[in-house]
Amino acid sequence: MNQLEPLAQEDRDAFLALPFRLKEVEAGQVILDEGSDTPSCIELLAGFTYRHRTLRNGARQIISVHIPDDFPDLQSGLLGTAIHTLQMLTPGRLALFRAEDLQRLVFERPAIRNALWRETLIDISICGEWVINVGRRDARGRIAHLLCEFAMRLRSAGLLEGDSYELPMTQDQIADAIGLTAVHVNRTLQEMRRSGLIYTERGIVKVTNWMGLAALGDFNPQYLPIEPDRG
Amino acid sequence: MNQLEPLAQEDRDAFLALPFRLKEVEAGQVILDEGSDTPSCIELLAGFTYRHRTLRNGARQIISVHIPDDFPDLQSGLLGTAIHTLQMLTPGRLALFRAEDLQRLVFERPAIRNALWRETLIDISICGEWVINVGRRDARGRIAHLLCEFAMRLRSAGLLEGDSYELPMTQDQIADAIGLTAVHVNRTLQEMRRSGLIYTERGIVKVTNWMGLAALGDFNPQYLPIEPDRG
DNA sequence: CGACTGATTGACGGGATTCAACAACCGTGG
DNA sequence: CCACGGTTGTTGAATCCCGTCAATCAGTCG
Repeated sequence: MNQLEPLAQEDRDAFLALPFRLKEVEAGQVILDEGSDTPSCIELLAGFTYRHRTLRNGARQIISVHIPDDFPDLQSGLLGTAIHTLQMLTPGRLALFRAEDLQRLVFERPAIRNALWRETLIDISICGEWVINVGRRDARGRIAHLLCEFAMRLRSAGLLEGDSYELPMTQDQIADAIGLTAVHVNRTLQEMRRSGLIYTERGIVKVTNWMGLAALGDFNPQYLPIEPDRG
Repeated sequence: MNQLEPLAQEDRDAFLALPFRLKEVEAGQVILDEGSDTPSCIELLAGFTYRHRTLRNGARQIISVHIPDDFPDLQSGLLGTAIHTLQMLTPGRLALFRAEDLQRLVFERPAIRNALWRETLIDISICGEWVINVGRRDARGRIAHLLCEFAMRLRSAGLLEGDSYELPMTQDQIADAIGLTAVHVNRTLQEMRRSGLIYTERGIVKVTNWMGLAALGDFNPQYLPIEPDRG
């Protein structure tokens, strides 16, 4: 969520005046490794990232997916150590801030503190929704909810036009995000296509029945504190 | 997590000088209803709470459990609306602060801001761990992980002595916390008792094999930024 | 064209759910 | 003191959603 937008010009300028390092990254590139120290805070300028962890039994769970303008990992940036792996879903561009600089800015500018804190609170909201998704919905519901959430977030970021968008995830990754296997995701997606809910083609998702998809996923966008409609 | 402890005396005093309302509450009492406005921030002084939501299909998912000294719902307190129901697990005592007072204090005292922000970040860590738990572990692993997490948090709060503690949850509630049914939780607990991992009796959980339990739950306490040992 | 990654399909097995009934425990009140 | 209703815990049988394994197909790229 780009919470910096509603800031006063002065605050925006102060933020943009921070020294940072630009970094172009490829798809699949690991940004932060689980357990590594993280002296810097990251803003995602372009592309998509995801945070995940692999258990000893080999199973992997994706904890969150980030879209442009998100801060994918304020947590480890401020706690000091990464507890998840942060990786690129697509090629992209990052801005790396030194944690101490950000700390100082946050100290000096309450508006920025509020914006970042708010961003953090939204992260919790989304994470809680993922717990619900993985814990209490069946395969169709989980996928439907994921697709709805992604659409909403993209829309609020101005990255969604019409009723289709690019979901840059393989079925393997979708499976790891919703706690299923790729095989079952595949079958479920087929079923949803047959039902006329969605249409997919090479990473492009087209929602052909919004009401039906939202109903299937029991989707209530209230947890995304975002202006109700803009598209 | 009581992150206020390491604060300077001056900051502690400022916090404690805030006007607040004390509230004694019974077990099962609803503190905050999903969708309601929340003008106040809550600190849990005694007892346990949990945050949960019920889906349209009737399934319920518990998103988090809170122990004394936690702020169970900074999120809705600061975002303005509750997206989950907050309810007492046991009888307890709450301190209700006006959100604006807390905001002001946070503005005036960077140390308190840091403490609360840190608390928020820990909440995210735990929430992410729950996603992993519910998404990628089998029944035994989920229960084991839940028990380990609870023990660690209680220990860091000074509420754990020896190898047993009170887990104030029914099997129904445990099931809703880890995305299973009460029936399956029951059978799995029996299996774990037979394996000699734990011993349970009326809400009291006694861990008889810490290593085994941690291994079963693939538990790595790193996500709880807590001093490694104190007991 | 081969090598690779990702999507698709089929057969089979298993962990978890469902439904139902029953037992154990609790505080309450006659 | 015991009957009582309500909650929680326990058990069994049948079912099903999803996982596993493995093979095949499709698209991309050097």
